Amino acid sequence: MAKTPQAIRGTQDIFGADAEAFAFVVETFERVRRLYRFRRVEMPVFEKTEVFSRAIGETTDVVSKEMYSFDDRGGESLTLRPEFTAGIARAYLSNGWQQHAPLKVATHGPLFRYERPQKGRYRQFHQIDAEIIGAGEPQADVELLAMADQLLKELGIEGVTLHLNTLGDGGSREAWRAALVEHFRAVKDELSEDSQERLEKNPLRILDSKDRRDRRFVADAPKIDDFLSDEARAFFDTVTGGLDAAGVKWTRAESLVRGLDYYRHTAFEFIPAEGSEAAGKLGSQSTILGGGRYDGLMESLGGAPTPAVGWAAGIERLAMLCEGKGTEKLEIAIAAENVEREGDAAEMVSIFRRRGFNAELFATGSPRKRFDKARKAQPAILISFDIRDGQRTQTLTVAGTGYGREADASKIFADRWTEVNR
RNA sequence: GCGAUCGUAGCUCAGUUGGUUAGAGCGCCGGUUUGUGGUACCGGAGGUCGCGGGUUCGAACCCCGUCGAUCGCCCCA
Repeated sequence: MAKTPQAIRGTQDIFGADAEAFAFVVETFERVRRLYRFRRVEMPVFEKTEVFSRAIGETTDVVSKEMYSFDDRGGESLTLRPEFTAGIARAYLSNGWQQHAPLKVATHGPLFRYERPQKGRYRQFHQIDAEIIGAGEPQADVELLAMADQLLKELGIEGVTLHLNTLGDGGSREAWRAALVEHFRAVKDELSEDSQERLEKNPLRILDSKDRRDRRFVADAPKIDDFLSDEARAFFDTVTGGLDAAGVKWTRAESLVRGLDYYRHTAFEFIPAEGSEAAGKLGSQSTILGGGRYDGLMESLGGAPTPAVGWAAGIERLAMLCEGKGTEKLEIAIAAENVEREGDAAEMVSIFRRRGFNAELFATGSPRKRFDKARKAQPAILISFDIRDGQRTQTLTVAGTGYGREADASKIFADRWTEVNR
């Protein structure tokens, strides 16, 4: 016997209730995205490596050690997309989508990151994504966040709060960064090993270190608010005011920074409240939706300065919070308890399906056990075809209670079989 | 990349200080029973105990390696 190959580490074969919850997330996203008039885009799954290395930043973990890169037959370095934003930005520039600005787009699909798999984290994972490109006004941030908030509500996800911060404009961010480096360099030897390295590569990240050795120095670290320009402050105030007006609850998270180089101004994450049911289901992967403004990104790809905001959310993580959703109850189960009635049963099931009912036929295996099999499928209505004492019989049993289409279903059945026995 | 735990039937698992032919429940297939009914019983298929090596008279069990899974660190969705 030939050996069955294994799936690639960190990939998933999603099936059953998990797959239904996954589809529920995507379908809900598609519906909400239309409400906000975001246009659907389909993007390549791979790009030239430089699209990501230039847009995301060479020093980030994503680029420096998590990309699936390979040379194609022409010797060009290509990379399986680790995120959507860089590819969308590239498409915006190379297709002249400036003519549509401000452009609201949404997409979803697989992303790839070479990481150690764990709960809520995979090497091939899936995101939903929304971007507003060519809009520099804070109202764009508000609209984008309102959509995210409504999406989570329509998914029925509870106990998740919007953590909001501003990184200021380019000048503010640099000044703050410099002050942070100075602050932490003074106590460098007392920081954790990880943070000593962060000091050089990404000092902002020290702020959300979990290490106790770092926490002491984080408390009195310089605050972004002290470095904000008047414009940056006004921008953030407009965003928060707009969220309040839109009824979106948020909380200020001064130490929230995003890992990628391109973020400016607004940065945000939706995170489950500590100790909540949602937090328990997610394990240590707490962020379910994150994003921000990336006004500098287009320039890094050689385009004109173009303001933009966007977010992405992990479908798997959202689906973990939507357990059991998306699975539809079986409406009609039809059992052929006698081989000679299989034709009638098959006809009945197709009638129901054409009338818009989901229906399943039980006409295989031992005829005596088909009724029990049908019942185990827990249908709202169970129809049985049989022959008893030489008489053909067909019965309709309402198995569940509170089934809204019971009358319709009964009528469809009665229209075909005017007598129960004949 | 680092750390911890774990790999036995399709699924969930048991398997004594190492000792005959590795078990159960569920599921699947067949039969009987019941006959407006989620019944009960009988039988069957299905495992080179993740893979490779070692220790031993003898390994599912002990040791090493490897692959995979899970959880955590890092980072992120």
